[in-house]
Amino acid sequence: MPELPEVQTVVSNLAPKIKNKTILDYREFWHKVNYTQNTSILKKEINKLKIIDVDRKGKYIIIILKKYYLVFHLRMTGYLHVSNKLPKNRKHMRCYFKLNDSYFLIFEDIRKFGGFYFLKDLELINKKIGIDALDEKLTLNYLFQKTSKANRKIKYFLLDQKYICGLGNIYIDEILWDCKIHPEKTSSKIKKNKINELIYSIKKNLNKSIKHHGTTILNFKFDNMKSGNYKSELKAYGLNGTPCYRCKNKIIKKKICGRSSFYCPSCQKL
DNA sequence: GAAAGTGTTGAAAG
DNA sequence: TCTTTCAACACTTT
Repeated sequence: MPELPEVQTVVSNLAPKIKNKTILDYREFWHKVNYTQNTSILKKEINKLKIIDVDRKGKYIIIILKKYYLVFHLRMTGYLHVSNKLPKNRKHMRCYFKLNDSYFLIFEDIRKFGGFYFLKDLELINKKIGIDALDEKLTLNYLFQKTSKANRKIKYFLLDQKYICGLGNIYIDEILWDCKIHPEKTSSKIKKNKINELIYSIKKNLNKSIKHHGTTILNFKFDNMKSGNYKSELKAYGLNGTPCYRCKNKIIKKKICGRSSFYCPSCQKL
């Protein structure tokens, strides 16, 4: 269940395999997989769908076609990959694109939350989400202006993709542990210099995880069973009851913002 | 076996 | 308008 580093891992894996390929056919096995519900247009335009490049914004995978965009979101259990044969177990296969070199771009998804948008431009995506967590446009001035106005727990603020996009439950816990901010601290009460530390922790944690091909807690994989190994680097998430790496007090688990949250009550004070 | 949990998002409710 | 909860779904853990 991927956040920014996992999505980046998928994009890096995908790009060299599908760049400059042409889409020959599309098959759908779950009617909600195309969020835009314009499969008839997609099929009509199928001979125009040459793949130019693959990019990412937040957790969205952007496949740039000659005249269109295919924008995938993996949600919790999506698995987008390329193979020369279809999976043996097709129970969770939601759709595939047949490519001109006899390979398939396959989308599998256990929980059926994931899918794609078939779009003429990226307006719909861009108005939904804010600045990518690794974009250099994520500056102290931008973020402090937003945090100082929002009257909500910092964890909620960071989960909301309209401010910064790409962060999810795991990395938020890791980032907040790293810069010693309590997840329930009201965002408007965090001082400017602390927001600066927050930005530094965001970049540090995400870049480090990308080097490890992301984190696999349950079933994230990016290429034929390969999974990320950042899990061994985690300092807070899933570590309730174990001593904090900094102060040796116990990490606790608490439901915050409706999500399991892990933090050190001694390092991260309210 | 039944109930609660899982890394996301957006619609609905407060 | 802004913040929080819950439903979408299938599988694993308690």
